[in-house]
Amino acid sequence: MFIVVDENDSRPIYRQVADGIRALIAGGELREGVQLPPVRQLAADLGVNLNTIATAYRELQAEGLITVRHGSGAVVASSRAIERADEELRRPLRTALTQLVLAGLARTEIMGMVAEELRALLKGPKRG
Amino acid sequence: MFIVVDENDSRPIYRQVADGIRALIAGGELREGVQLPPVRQLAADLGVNLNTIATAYRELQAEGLITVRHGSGAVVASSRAIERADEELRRPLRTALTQLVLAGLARTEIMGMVAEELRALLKGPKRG
DNA sequence: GAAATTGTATAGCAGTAGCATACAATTTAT
DNA sequence: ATAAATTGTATGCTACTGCTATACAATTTC
Repeated sequence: MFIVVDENDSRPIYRQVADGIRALIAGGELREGVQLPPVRQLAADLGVNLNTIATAYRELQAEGLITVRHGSGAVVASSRAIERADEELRRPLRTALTQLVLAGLARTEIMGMVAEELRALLKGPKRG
Repeated sequence: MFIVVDENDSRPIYRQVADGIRALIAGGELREGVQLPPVRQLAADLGVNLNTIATAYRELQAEGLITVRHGSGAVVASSRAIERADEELRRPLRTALTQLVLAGLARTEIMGMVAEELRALLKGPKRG
């Protein structure tokens, strides 16, 4: 699949997978009704245990983004629910911005920093 | 002190403390040479174990932001080293922005989202 | 209805966070 | 000097978490 696990990333694997799928849903690459890969297949692709993927699926199900059914698999949920993916994506941004505000940075300083980081990100993205 | 631990925060306590002190240094509230509170005092203030604070201090020392000495305490390091606090502050922002980029959001969308979140943050900050 | 496919539950191991308590270095007061 | 107080450090323990291997259960396919 279209997901990468990075062992330098401090997030646990199951969360990296969940975040990755959430991003795919929020970005429109995975639309309502689309079937997700079986836990065994995705686990094999990423070289991890099937339970690790199952945990990621359960996390997404708890958020209402997918529907998981025993025997038939996982499916992207209704587009009504998908709107929440945007909200989920905002959370880490909010946390990061809160830290900067608490550090005493002014709004303009923060916006400048964001623009700067964004420029660097969009300029030279890592090639898988 | 001027630091809060939030049990709803997923970060471990020692990291919340380290992040908090780092923010104070980066924001200029704690300047070079200033003495940090003894581990026991800060631990008592926050209602945690002294080793938890000691771990936070060690993390900051590893980053070169403070100097810890057995018997005399912890002191904010040279302003040369302090410049790195800015870099440490940027890291979570960078992670959050990377997620948004991977989700397929355009630069302008992200900037808009940031401005929006920032407005909400600066408008109604939580009062202690 | 048997076989294949898919998710779920259980059990175990390793690492981490936090705590209580004891130890060691430095400073302060005698 | 040296005893006492202050400060950081080390040890040992418990609970929890992330990950794995393996067994179990539901659904679909033939």
